[in-house]
Amino acid sequence: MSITPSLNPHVSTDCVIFGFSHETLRLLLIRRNIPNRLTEVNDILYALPGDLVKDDENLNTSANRVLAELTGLKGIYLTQFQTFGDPLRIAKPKDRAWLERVRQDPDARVITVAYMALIDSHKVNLQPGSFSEETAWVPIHEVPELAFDHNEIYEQALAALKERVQMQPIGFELLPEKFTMGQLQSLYETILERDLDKRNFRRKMINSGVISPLTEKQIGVSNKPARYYVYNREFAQSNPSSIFNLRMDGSFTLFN
Amino acid sequence: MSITPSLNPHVSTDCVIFGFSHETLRLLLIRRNIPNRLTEVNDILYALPGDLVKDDENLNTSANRVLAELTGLKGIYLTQFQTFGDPLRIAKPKDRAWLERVRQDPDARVITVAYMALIDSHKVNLQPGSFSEETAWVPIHEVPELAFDHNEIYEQALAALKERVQMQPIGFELLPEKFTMGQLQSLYETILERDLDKRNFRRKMINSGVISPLTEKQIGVSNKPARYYVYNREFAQSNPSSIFNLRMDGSFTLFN
DNA sequence: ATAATAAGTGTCAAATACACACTTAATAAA
DNA sequence: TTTATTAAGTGTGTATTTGACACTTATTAT
Repeated sequence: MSITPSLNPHVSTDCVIFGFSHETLRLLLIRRNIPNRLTEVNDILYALPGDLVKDDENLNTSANRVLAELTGLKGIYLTQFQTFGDPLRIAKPKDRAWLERVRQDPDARVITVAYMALIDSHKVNLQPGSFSEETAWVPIHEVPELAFDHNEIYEQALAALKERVQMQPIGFELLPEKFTMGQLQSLYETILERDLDKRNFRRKMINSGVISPLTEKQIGVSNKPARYYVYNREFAQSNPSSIFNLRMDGSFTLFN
Repeated sequence: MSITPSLNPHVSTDCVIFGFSHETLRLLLIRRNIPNRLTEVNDILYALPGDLVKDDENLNTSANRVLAELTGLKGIYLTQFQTFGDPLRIAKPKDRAWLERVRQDPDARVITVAYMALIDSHKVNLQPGSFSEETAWVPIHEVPELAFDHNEIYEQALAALKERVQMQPIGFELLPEKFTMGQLQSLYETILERDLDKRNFRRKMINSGVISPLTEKQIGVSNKPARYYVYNREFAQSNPSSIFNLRMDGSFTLFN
């Protein structure tokens, strides 16, 4: 009788998936057309990808499943950052229509464990089929009204990203394997919403040891070709994250 | 028929409550005597305080309720830090006995949203009545085997505390209104598990502006009496947390 | 050939971090 | 009442890190 017998109707995971392309930080959203009984025109509703958690499934597994179904990718950077459980978070009328299409028990209260994913958006083959709806990379400054409390979730994710990128070497997850110093700096400037000094930035990045230069350089650009670098994932993981403090706000550290 | 009709059987909050007394970081645990059918002796099981979330209740509200029922205190520092949802997290036989006493639906899978509370343990009037079981402040290095996955939750909380205490001025939440520089340093040394230089520590704390000296000093101590300080809660909250970077591990900051 | 573009490079001054030891004020013990 | 004990309180010098700053280089486009 039930379509999704192994889904826990009270717990979901949602993924805030960040990508970086064309010098812009982007969000991967899904779009649904919701029939509006009043206007007889479809409402278009955007939302974060997510799903109910299966009864035998870990939270991390669930988030990874959502991510893999959507992008076809596995093993990408994915981290839990906050759980949202306002009793009214899915109670708006517009959202009800969505839920009625998608959920077996649309009245159930659902708390959602939110994850942040960082992904090289060039790797993604969007697979609209699996969610049978459209997906889109939306620049973070053009994020529309989202379903449920997803705007709040996204904002919290962005804040968390801004914090974490200064503490841990995770920015690289948003770039291709090989990247230039210019791309890296542009990424940081975008996330932090401030300009950084080119020479100081290079010095810090190189000295930190988390990236290594290649001999390979850009070809076909109409300016001095930039050297490519790679992220030393092993190095970063085998060293205390403390060696990589990317704060840049005039703060000072405490203690000897 | 049901005893607790408004409880969501699938979502709970658990509180890792830290206190600091006698130079020791402590955890507030609850203790239950669980009848063991085999030995006919009661098993003693410790656990983190927690409860199922009510259907009309926010997660934060729920955690605050647990905290207030246990300690009688309101308005104390309480922050969500991670959600735990392993499908088997409450499946151990010992834990089943507990659940059967406490839960209407002991078979339900429960995910738990874990909170970290920092509290001046001297303020607490333990109220064993409300949970109708005992509570105890346990030194963190003497934490026994806990129910469910509570050992893991506690360890994650401690790790989170260690991180956050270096980023945000939250250590003060563990101290009385008035405290000495020695107490503060001892607190930090305990949390960070390393010795700190007295002079550098004082300088940093004073310069940060988050504490203010009083004219009042200790009385009745058999050594030079220490000056008392107070935490400038308003100052700390009205300034970007970035001014208060307490890292102390030889890291360096990135960028201008 | 010239223009346009982004890459790449070094130094100095200011701020911060870190290491380090003696004096002081109180009580306790002799 | 002298002496011992204990923790508080205080300053400086060196090394490291930060932050500000401008010109040259390599490539393609015109």
